[in-house]
Amino acid sequence: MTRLSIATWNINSVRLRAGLIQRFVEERRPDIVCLQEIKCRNGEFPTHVFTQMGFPHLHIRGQKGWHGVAIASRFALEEISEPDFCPQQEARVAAVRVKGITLHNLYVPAGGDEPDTQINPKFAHKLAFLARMEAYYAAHPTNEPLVLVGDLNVAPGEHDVWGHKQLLNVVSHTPVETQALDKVMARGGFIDLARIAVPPSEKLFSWWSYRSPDWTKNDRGRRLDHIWANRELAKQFDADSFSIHKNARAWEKPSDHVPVMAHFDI
Amino acid sequence: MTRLSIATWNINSVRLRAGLIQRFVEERRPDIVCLQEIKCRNGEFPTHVFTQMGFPHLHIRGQKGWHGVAIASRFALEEISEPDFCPQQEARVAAVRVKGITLHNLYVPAGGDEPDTQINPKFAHKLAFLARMEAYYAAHPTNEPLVLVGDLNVAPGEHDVWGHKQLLNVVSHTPVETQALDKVMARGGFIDLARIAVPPSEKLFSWWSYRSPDWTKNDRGRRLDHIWANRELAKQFDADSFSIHKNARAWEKPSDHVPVMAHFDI
DNA sequence: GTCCTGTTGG
DNA sequence: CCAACAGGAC
Repeated sequence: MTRLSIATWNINSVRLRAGLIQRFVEERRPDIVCLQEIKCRNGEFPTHVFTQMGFPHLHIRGQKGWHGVAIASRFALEEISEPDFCPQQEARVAAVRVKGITLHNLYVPAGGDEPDTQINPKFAHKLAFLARMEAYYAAHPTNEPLVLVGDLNVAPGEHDVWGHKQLLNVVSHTPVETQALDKVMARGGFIDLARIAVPPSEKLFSWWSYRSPDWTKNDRGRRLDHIWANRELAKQFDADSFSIHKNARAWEKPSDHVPVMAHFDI
Repeated sequence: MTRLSIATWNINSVRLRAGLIQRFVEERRPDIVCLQEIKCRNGEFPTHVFTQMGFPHLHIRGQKGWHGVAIASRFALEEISEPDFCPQQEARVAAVRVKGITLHNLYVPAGGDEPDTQINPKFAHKLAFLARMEAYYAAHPTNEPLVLVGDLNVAPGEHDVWGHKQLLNVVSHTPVETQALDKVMARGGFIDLARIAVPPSEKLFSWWSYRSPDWTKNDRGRRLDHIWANRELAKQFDADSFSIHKNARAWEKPSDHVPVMAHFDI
């Protein structure tokens, strides 16, 4: 039996923040780092930094400028077919098999400002993405270990946001989104590992907006970044080791998201 | 009798290069630093850095984004009326009296690419600026000590450019510009101090384009930055101490211009 | 607030 | 090549 740790982090430009990843890796020594919003093409990814950090195995799904996801690993990655969640073919999905586990790394569209599919196509795109996720996982049941990580851009629970009532009409916490995410979870047979480790009644955030420089004072965060496992893999989850690396929000030139990390005994 | 040193430097964003100014000041200890292209509003000027460096006296003529000039001094600055050289009212002129000397710090318009006033309004603007300079200095003769410094964006002499013939049709060295500058100098009674210190037959540059990363190899520079004195002050110029700080072009994240410095015994 | 992509200016 | 700006996104 060995141990495997997986981290997920919306890094908001991997080129600008390779140094922060280095710092996180030194402090927490994850085996696998899943990134979102790398904001570069495959060829622009700072591969060298990752190989030097002990991650020779890279699976990069980049594109010019926006979005882009990547998986960096100490262990060999096996290429597998990627589910097609994105109607507009943006680089938002990376999938691999590693140590016998299927790993999906996702970056769900943020959805714009107005939570109205009629007037806001970005919101429609987000809901379409979530609907495709639901359909895919319902159609592909598996008893093999499966882990889904990423910036899902939805804070599903009451205590996944600083103020439930205040955010009910704010994109990321509207009922239509939280219900859509709940359905993905239920029909895919997923378990939200954060809420195994930390009771749902306890506030838990992974993102704090850039727009309030005093984010530390009033702690107005949201939990947008998730690690889900299917029943098979959840058995091997070590709840005591689950962590959200809130410190990283206070580092020099930070991402607005912080790393979330889970350990498995496999 | 005391000594007074004046430096001029097109800094190409004072906020980005405050650290380079610090390094220059430590190495050369100028009494007065005249800057061009500060590229910020008055309120955005890094005043704190200058006071810490021993320059509590600041005269800033900033504007949003482009141009902008400033004078930083160890000695008290007296506000005086500023000549109006700029038809478009850009922040290109700063004037003060310091230690009994009148100091004009100028940033002449670069003039665009095409040396043709018909098709290139920037070139017309540059020539209009130079014509206004000529008219002003001709109309304001003085026996008081006067020094004019700045990025004049003209390399007047054959050996003020890496290749005289190659640049005769390139903005900064066209006959219409060099003659215009010569007329300012002649009618204003100015002396080009660099050419007192260094014979006109010797190549002398203060600017090397960003566009050739191998600027050091072929040394394709131009002398665009000048220190002129009227006859009164020129008597007190110490030619042996004149310097062009070429090293600064090789510093980390440099300006494309380097500091030019003159000492006076007053 | 911060980053990306253009464009314009030097 | 390097810096500003504007516009869009999150």
